[in-house]
Amino acid sequence: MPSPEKKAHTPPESLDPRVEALVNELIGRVADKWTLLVLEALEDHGILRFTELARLVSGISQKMLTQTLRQMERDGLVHRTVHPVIPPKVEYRLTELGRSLGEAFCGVWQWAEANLDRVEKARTAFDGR
Amino acid sequence: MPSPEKKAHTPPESLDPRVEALVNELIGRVADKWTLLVLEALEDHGILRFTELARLVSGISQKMLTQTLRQMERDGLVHRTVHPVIPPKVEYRLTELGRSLGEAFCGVWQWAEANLDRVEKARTAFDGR
DNA sequence: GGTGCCTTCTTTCCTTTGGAGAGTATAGGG
DNA sequence: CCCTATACTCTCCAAAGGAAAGAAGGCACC
Repeated sequence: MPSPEKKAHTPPESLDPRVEALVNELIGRVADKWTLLVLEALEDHGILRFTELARLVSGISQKMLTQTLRQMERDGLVHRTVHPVIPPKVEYRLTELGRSLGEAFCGVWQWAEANLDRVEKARTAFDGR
Repeated sequence: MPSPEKKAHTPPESLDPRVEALVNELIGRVADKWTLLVLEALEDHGILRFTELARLVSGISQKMLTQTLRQMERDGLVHRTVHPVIPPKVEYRLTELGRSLGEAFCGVWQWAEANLDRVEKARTAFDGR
């Protein structure tokens, strides 16, 4: 890891290798399968409890859901509200930052919907060789 | 992969669950750390050879680079050109589909650049509790 | 002829990550 | 007194991923 020095402002192209490395690290963390699916679920439903999330994000294990939510909370993407009652009740919702990330990913979901058949055809053609 | 769930229910406000499942699967495959970084490298540099990609995508192992490129080629995102010379020369470039995916991810990169400091501040605040 | 080189994978071995399922704490209901 | 419901937490095992050596095969050098 390079030491985080402060340096001059860089144009939007961002040729600064340190910024690029940080962006790559952030991309690597945010472009996680489970993070995306949790983000999608919270975007669609607003406020969700732990078990509701576990049901919506089909295939996720409890361990990964906990871990993903902790990470997203640490990154400031989700807000966690604990109601001190028995049985425990915890609610998750996106922060403003999380919602903005969801909007940024909007184009990717649209791409996936629009190009599903093209990807499937490419796979069939590739496998048939 | 777990067995695909069948639901006869068709909510009017959302898509066909089969389409949604396929989109989720595609998202899960495309939203891979290495896929994104390879996509970024090819977007920025156009045509790249194997070793050039390995150098640009810092941290990737040869196995993962090969695997990621095969997968992207299978999905129709990358075109692979083999020049039958010695020593071997293989060039990789994005297909039109790959470029369109890169454009779809453009918003995510902009988000990452724009919100780097916000994420870092959120992490510091979270860790300092 | 033999040796080593060059490049793009491929294979082997080992560490890390992720999944399945049981365990934990707590209070109210039966 | 035990069962249930909830949000984790822990343990064990399988799968994914990283490091490094090997394969292939014409070519230059000795």
